[in-house]
Amino acid sequence: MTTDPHSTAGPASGHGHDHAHCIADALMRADALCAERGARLTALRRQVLELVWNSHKPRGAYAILEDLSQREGKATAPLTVYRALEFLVEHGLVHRIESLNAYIGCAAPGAVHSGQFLVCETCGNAVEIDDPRIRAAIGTIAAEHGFQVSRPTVEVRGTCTDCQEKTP
Amino acid sequence: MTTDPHSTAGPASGHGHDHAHCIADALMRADALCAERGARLTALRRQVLELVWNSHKPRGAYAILEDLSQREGKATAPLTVYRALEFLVEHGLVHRIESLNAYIGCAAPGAVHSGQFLVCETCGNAVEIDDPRIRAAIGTIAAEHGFQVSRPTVEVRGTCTDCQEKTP
DNA sequence: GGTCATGGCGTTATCTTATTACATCGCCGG
DNA sequence: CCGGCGATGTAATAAGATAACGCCATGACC
Ligand SMILES: [Zn+2]
Ligand SMILES: [Zn+2]
Ligand SMILES: [Zn+2]
Ligand SMILES: [Zn+2]
Repeated sequence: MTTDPHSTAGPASGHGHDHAHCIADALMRADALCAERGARLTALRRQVLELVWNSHKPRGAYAILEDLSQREGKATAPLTVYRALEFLVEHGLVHRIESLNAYIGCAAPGAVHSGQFLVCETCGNAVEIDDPRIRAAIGTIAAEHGFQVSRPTVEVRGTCTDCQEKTP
Repeated sequence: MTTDPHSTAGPASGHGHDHAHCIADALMRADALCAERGARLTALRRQVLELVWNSHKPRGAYAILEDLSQREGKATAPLTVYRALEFLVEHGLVHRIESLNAYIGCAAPGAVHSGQFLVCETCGNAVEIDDPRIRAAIGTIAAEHGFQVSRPTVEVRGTCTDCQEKTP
């Protein structure tokens, strides 16, 4: 749990990029988007969004809950986190990774997309992609079946480049 | 729960097809496949497979558990079902629908495929597809990212033809 | 400023889904 | 017969999610 290839807690985690910038950027875009839509990005919701963005790994609701409780200095109820997450998912700021029961910050909030992910089984990082070919293929086959799509889920499990290099 | 567009319990459910045949066929193929591989399709596992095949809707582990308990006339532990499901999934006889935490019989056991589904949010039926274009698109984009795929998950939520007709 | 409706949040309890740890049983080769 | 191994039984518990109820802050409206 703590012996992770990439750190999971602090900022500046992962592949040497400036993760603080990721977070700040995500929060800024969230502020803008919510302002534009008249949605209320309350302190709590903003806090949860920030915690979700603390790494590029999908995080479980209860993990976020722990972080939140710690930061607030008092115990918080699961529902608090779930409500915040529901808001964030509804507004496209966060995606839910179904195969992990976990949540991750959206890489392109505001844009119309459905969330496609490459999830590394070794390090736990998840990269969001939005490939038009996959979207098109799904659209085509759905049409062939007379199926009306509302929410496509694409989650590809496997091994990321970094982790392949580490175990040759 | 009981007011379902298609019945969920008895055989001969759904779109007027001979579902008893679906079940018999699935069991036969499972027998053959396991014999071929030297895998032990025990009475319990076969029973669970049959219960999974009782409809074309994904079923939760605890729902299967209830069925099993009822059929056996005695209470069964969750673990019993989970172990059977684990075996069935490992051997490709059953798929897990991640977005529903539920299980469904594989339409083409033995064939190499990963499981792609059109899941109707209205009636609950799930149709397994295996579209080469989706597979290809996923393969391509994964390669572009240097990502080594182990298990792609594609679950498309939406509305099936039947349900669209019923609510125009 | 006062009033009211709305929506966000806190509290508690409960439900569903899944796993861990350990004991037992039955088959099969030696 | 016996040891080994895979399958099953039993009990307890972890992890994920929701339901029911009520208080309080915000902001529109008078
Ligand atoms: Zn996104
Ligand atoms: Zn990795
Ligand atoms: Zn299949
Ligand atoms: Zn339907």
